[in-house]
Amino acid sequence: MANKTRITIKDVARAAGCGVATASRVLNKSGSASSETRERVEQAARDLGFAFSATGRALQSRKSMTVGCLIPSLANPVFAEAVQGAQEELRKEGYQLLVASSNYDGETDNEILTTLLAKDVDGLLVTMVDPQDSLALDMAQSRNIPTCLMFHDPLPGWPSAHVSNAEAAAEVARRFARYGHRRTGFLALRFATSDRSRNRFDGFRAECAAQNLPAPELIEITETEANTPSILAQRLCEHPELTAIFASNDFLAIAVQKAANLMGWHVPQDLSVVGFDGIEVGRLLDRPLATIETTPEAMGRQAAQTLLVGLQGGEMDELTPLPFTFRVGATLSTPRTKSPDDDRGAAQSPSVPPFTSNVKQG
Amino acid sequence: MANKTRITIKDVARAAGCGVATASRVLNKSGSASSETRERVEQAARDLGFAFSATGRALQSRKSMTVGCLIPSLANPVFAEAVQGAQEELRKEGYQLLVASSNYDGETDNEILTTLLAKDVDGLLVTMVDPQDSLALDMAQSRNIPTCLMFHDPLPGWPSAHVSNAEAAAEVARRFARYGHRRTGFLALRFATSDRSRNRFDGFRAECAAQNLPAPELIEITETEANTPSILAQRLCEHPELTAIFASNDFLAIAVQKAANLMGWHVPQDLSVVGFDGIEVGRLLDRPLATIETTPEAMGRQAAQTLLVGLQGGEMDELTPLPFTFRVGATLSTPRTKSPDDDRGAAQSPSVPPFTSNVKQG
DNA sequence: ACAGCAAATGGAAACGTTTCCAATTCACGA
DNA sequence: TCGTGAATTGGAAACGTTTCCATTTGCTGT
Repeated sequence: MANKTRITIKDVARAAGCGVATASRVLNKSGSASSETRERVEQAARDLGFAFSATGRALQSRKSMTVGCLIPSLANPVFAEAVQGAQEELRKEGYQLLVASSNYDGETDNEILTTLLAKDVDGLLVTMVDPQDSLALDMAQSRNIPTCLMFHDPLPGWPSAHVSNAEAAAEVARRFARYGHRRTGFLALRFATSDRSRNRFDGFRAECAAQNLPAPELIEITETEANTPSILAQRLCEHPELTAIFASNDFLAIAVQKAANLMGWHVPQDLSVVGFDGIEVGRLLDRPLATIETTPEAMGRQAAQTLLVGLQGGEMDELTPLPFTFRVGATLSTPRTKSPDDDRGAAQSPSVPPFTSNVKQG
Repeated sequence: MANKTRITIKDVARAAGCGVATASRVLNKSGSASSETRERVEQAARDLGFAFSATGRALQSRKSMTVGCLIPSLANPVFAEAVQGAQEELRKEGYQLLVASSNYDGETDNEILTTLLAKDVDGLLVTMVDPQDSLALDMAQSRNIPTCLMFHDPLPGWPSAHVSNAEAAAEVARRFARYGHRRTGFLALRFATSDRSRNRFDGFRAECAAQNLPAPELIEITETEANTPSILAQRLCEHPELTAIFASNDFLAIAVQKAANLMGWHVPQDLSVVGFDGIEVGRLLDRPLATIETTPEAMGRQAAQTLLVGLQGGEMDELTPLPFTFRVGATLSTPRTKSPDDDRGAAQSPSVPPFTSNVKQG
């Protein structure tokens, strides 16, 4: 019934009564060919429904027109959006994206990279646990495969499309200080496997110091704790002195709100909360989340554009950090004064304009 | 500096002092080889840092160990999660995913499929605008490339991992009826390019009829309208008689809530709202969204598993629809009585247990 | 000591391209 | 009429594998 065998350029050549070289030239519009041969070949190709085999091409040209993309998980919209942006950008230039996710596991990261390299990808877009110490990534480098990181702060050797995690975190510290908070906490998930989270903490801590605040409390929690408000509430209770919490991502910040509700604490009067990423959801909450707003899709695009430069043989420069915005939500206010005053209205925000980072090199 | 040329099996063979055939056999543990040759080859491979070229392999074996995945957009978490699930499942069996998104454009769908086919993918996972009328998809079929749809209701010729859109929509109609709603609306985005949306409407309308409700009002809106609460509010005002709205996805349902708020309508007293998909966000809202809860990741997994059967030469049977759950949120209640009674408390829900579909073939 | 058989081995073809290069044809000016 | 250069053409090699097949080697049992 169905024609099971692939139609190759040989079939086209035979049908057109010419050599494969000629057929190839015609179909690629590369070399010269008489208009009649051209016509015959094109006709034959059409009749047979011929389509090039990218594999054969890749083998001969040593270009797969494929870019490998490694990320922690597509279930996190931040990464999914970045991939979406990158994919759109790359498709314009004819590249396809080979996507794989590691589930935040460093070993899997390397396995995946190895596989991608074996697949002869022309370039790599990477967010991983430990890019600084990955044999597979080194291998890519030694094979001269253009590689661009995403989300990571700049690392020697690779360009990275990113937001300056430390600067953004510092902005949060400044906001806290301006509102009069002193005892603050940093809530982290997967601290060990996320340099982003670590860099945010470092930037936050440094700026707390600069603002003469006490060092922030680092609260590391597990996935389970994050997903169970009652347990998270317990963890928070261990730090009754804190008046403001900076969560290393928005989901965590939302979890904090839920936990706080559970304990009857009012956000932001009893506890201010700020997130990171700026996912759309945060806006939709009845109490919109204050957060650092980033643009993952733009990040993906930027990474892809740089990579394209590399793919065309150009030099890939280090990237300017992307701008971020502090989204003023309703979860950050002045801390409740020591003497409880339940009758006062909602804490009034001092008038502070939203802050956008200058787009300057970090 | 860096070794620029690829290390091939020939290099290994030369280093080990044997023929490439032998090297291939050793490295693949296929044929027989004396233990010393084996040792020499393995040593050489290690020393040289040899890795197979998947391209060479693909060409010779006519298996690319690659699956093409076409979806509307990764920016929609529903699709992103499905891809994530599929990717994990396929990786277990050594397959990689070539991912591309069409931005809900039918023409792009076909272009992408054509490219994927040229890349010699071994299988296809597809969600597209119009699978019933796609030359590229027919081409895949005629080339005997195993293909599994995702999200689409069953279509002759292809298995599809899906939730029965009509049944789920019917459940919404029953809920509305049970609460005493009569004039209902169905809010659709991209109705023309989404058979899923159309099937939901059909199922909804059919069950409304079965429940002796007037036919639901179909309200189609554009992306812009959806994203601008004030405009959406205007559109809703055109239908003051409606007491309940079924939105074809959760984002739309949330948008309706915002628009309602803007007009001073109370949800659910003034307007009940039910969504579709069950994205996590809906739960986090202060007024949790009533919705049909689906499991996109499981859908992706199921699609991948079926595809794997096909890839191993098996017959891909039509798939059992995945179960869905009606999530009882806080956006569905009895309609406000005709005489406004602003003092009554929040409308009480009649006690209705959450409904889970029987997992039966639709 | 020899037939017979299994194990070990490597050459070569094939997969579908592109491209180098040599050969052929053609037109044009001298 | 002939030489010259340009246009056209196709054979063949190369890309990195796997696998068929034939050859060589080493044992076994008699």
